[in-house]
Amino acid sequence: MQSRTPAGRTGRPRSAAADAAILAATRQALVELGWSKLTLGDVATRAGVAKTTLYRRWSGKNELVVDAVAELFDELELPDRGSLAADIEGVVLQFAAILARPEARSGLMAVVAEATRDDALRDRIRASIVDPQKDLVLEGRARARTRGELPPEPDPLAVSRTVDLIFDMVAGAVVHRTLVSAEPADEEWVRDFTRVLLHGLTAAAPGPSGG
Amino acid sequence: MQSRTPAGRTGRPRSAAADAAILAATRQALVELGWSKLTLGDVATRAGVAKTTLYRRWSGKNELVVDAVAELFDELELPDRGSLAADIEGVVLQFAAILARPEARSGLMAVVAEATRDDALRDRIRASIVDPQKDLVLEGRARARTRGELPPEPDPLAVSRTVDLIFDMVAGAVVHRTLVSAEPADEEWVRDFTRVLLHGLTAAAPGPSGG
DNA sequence: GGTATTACGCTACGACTCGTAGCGAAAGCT
DNA sequence: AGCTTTCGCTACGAGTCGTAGCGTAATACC
Repeated sequence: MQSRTPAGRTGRPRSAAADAAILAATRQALVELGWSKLTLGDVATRAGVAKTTLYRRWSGKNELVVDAVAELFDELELPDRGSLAADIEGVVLQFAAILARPEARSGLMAVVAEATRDDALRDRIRASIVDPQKDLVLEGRARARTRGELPPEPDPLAVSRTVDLIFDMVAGAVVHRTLVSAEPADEEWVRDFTRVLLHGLTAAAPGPSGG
Repeated sequence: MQSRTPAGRTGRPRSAAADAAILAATRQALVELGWSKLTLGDVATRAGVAKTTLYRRWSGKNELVVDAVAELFDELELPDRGSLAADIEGVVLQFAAILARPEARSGLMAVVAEATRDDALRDRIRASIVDPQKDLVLEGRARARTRGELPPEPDPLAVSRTVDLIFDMVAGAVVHRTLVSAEPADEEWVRDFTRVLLHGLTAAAPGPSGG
């Protein structure tokens, strides 16, 4: 957040309640109106603040929505479920549940689209949304290495490459399934996905409802 | 295209040249302005047509951009490169090359974002962009089955599920790599990706520059 | 308690885009 | 020819944008 009050600062501090109200109002407007019809004036009205207050804190619609959507991903966790497959299935289901919410669906893709022409916006997305997710990949990978479920990777550069690859494969597949194919990433899909991710397409598939 | 002249139709026919000019102008505007700053008035001026002509053919910005972007994916092909791995690497590189173009980057994600709240738009995207890509997956899969590279799948329902899964994994990973991570899906990345897709994470990784 | 400094709510503003209506002219079919 | 549809052009009300200006509220420092 850029609204943190600097240490040696005088004058009236910014209202933290207003920040929360604005972000909540933004999410509500995303649900009801979607990205394209969301206006900052409307968000201000919903939040009970003046439009000028909104412009004093965020430079525009893009930055505001990034912050509003980023909060949705704060709940992502990676509890230890005993095996790499179970860990992956658990976090993917969490991720899918977030993407199933309309405020995430309509907001996330839109800001990513805008970020293709705005480096500062892309950095903001990376810092507040992407990097925390990638940390989960690192954590899960380290845990699996401890369990001996993954082969050792000698080259440290290759480790970085692999983590990036896994991240793009996991997040990309869930996002594509949810937003492009518009099908639910339910438990059955997540099981199939995890099996392919761990063992590949060339491995034989188990029965259709094999538990 | 909805502008096809019906069979038994009288009067002045619609200019096919105008269609092409408008779609080309739309892509040019996407490159120079991006999605959010693209206006239909500007596109009309670039194309050398009246703004009203544009509104007579497309109901809005979303539909126009879908058609303009869809043409970019017409060039996708799946030449037989001898093995499933080579086929995948080839088509993924093609896909990545298209996504590297700015008119695809800024346009595609934006219309997908809009489609989360517009069923008709999602159907349009599916028909003109997604389904043709999925056909490539079907083709490559059938080819691999003929070669004996993939295990047989007895349940026909499971086949459909697997094709959908592969499609989401391939397209999702490339899109996420290109647009979210903002890193190039180059030959090295595609090699790593294909290896994981076919053999899974649990398989040992070859050397960093192993051919 | 007084004062400086900043945030806030409110109003108003010019600039821009939207999507549509209406008109006369052009281009094809029978 | 006559009919039908498209095209280019102009104009329009409605809505949003982002900012400026003002008086007031809330905090830090003396």
